[in-house]
Amino acid sequence: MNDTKLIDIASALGISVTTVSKALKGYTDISKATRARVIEMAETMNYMPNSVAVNLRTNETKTIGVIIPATVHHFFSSVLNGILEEAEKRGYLVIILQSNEKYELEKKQLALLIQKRVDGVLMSLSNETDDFTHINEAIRKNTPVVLFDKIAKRVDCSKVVINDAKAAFDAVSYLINKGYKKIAHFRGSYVPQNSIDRFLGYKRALEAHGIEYDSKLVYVCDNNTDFEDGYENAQKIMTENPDIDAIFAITDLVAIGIIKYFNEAGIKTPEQVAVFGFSNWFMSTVISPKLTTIDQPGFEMGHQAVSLLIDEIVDIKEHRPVTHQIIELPTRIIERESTVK
Amino acid sequence: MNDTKLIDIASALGISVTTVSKALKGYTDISKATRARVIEMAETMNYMPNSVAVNLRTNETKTIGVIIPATVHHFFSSVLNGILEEAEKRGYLVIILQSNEKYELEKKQLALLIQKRVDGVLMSLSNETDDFTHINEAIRKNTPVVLFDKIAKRVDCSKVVINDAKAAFDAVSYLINKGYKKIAHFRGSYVPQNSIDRFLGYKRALEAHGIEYDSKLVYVCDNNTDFEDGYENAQKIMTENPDIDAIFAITDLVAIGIIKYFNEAGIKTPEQVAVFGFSNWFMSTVISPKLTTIDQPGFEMGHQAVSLLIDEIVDIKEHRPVTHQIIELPTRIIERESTVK
DNA sequence: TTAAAAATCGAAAACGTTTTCGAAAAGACC
DNA sequence: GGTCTTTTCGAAAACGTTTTCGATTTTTAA
Repeated sequence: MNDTKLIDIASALGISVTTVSKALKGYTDISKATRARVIEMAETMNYMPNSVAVNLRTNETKTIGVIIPATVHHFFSSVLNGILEEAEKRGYLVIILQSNEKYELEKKQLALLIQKRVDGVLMSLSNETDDFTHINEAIRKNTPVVLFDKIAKRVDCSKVVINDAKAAFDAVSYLINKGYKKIAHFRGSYVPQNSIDRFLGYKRALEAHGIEYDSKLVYVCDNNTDFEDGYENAQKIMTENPDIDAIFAITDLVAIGIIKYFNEAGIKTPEQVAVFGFSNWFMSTVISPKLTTIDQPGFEMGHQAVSLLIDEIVDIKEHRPVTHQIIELPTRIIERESTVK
Repeated sequence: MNDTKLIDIASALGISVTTVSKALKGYTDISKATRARVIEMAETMNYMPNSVAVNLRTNETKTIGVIIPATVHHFFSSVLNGILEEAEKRGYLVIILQSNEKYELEKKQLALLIQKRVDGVLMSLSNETDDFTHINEAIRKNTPVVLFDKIAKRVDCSKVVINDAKAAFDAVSYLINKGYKKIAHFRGSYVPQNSIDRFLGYKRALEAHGIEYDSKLVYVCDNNTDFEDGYENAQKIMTENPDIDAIFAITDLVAIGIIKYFNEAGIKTPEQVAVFGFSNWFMSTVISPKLTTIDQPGFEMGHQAVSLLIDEIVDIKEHRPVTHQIIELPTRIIERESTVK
């Protein structure tokens, strides 16, 4: 009910709040004897410092904000786990916000976090975001920002990413080396960097192996909440380009939509058409055939992002020069049934 | 860089901070004229109140804490979405913590949230939790708590739940009515209320339909991170009790493990053994055959829980008597392929 | 013109800490 | 015993608001 405060301990002991505060914080100008008395009294009175008062005085909240573009399903769930674990380890709390892929909301939420005095923010950009002044503004105001996964190359801050272009290149090269010749790509929408990069990786892999790029073989799947998009485009491509023998999908979700349709339409995977996903979501082992995909280390990404952010927070606090790092996490191909005949 | 504060506006205008504060907050004892000047100056100086100072003065943080037992995968992901959406709508921020099904961690995290002065906390209990003094303590200290999904009946607070026993009863009754006769149950561990209730619903449904309960037909699946548990127990039951014709699983995850094994072992679902899940996770439509399950409205649960909590927070603030409510959300059977021959 | 009422503002306390700086007490040394 | 150093403590300011209450000015009423 009534929290005990420093002054309660002080008056119970007949000393000043200053002494109590110092004793609790281990200042050396308090005698062993009184320190012991203070600590004991704090224990018995069940003292817990009022964080808000501490925050005001010290000008730090030990809290970081996280802005995620999409629902916490799938990939972001892993990232969030990594974030929560590392933040807890380093003594920070985490405030989560979802921008639902809306630029305006993302902007508003970032402002809100700054107003709430979070010590730093982690963000993955919305699909709409192509103006970055809100982020630069935050950094200018001394609130460090670390971008992860869906980043903007033009913003000067630390980032943790995978090499989407390389991962896509590897995936498509794998398919080519397996003997697939007419490989389609189900890409994402046009703004997000990783959608662009994966497409570029696809294109370069074709060119690197002497296969001519055909824009008619790329379909856009910009709905990332269910697998309908993959399903419908699979149906479409099989009427428009029935002679393809593989599809490289931008996400596992899209890939699953494809396989769903193939299973229902009696199209054999991978015999007639192979399918390659991206992210290694949990459900990629649930579908039959199990999905070949790219492992995207979400948990590790969350870990690293928090680590980078907190390092920067303390650098700023101690007036050290901040250095921005870009961490590129390795991906690897997980070969399963959907591409091996 | 340097945030503008009340005093900056005040000295720019040659008035006192009191007047500035009042003008911005719409106090009526400030003239229209000065109020307009203040508001304009606040705009041009880009004033944003320091939340920490406000928190200290007003003794509220407009923040709620959420403790979730498991990783944010699957069901809790939906709940979290509901929580975030409703909290944002009502102007509250959300701090997320994961107890990883550990009682000690849950206890520590609750204490941390209280120390951070959150206005209230939402929690779903860990599997280990069978002592509730930490929760009662929080409530006694005037931090309202509302429990959701994994609750404790003995704690006096608002709750939002589904009727696990009834849902399980309905599920098993459905199977019986479909003509299944020897129905096994893959249950969860022994402590959590919903594990107990689902088991009870299973048992009562059998008895209500004149089928003798056989404890040999219930298997324990207490690993809820992957589907290995369901897989292995499916293997086991088919050697120990090969004549069963249906399994009611405590979660979709377990059910998927079962179906995985059946698919690999050539056991036809539902022809030889039907499978019934629980929760209606996303992947229940990914597996083949698609899983019959109970729809558990996670998003709605998050919504209601936040609503209840914030109502209680304002009741406490305005010194109204608080009334605890228990909201029971409806569930329904989602019939898919795994139970219809 | 004057007294009363209304409108407008500001000083100061408060929220609960942390930290600087000076003062008092104790110990060391001759 | 007197001086100097070290140890131990506390007063007070500060963090940036909100809000009470009184003071001053302006308006109204007679």
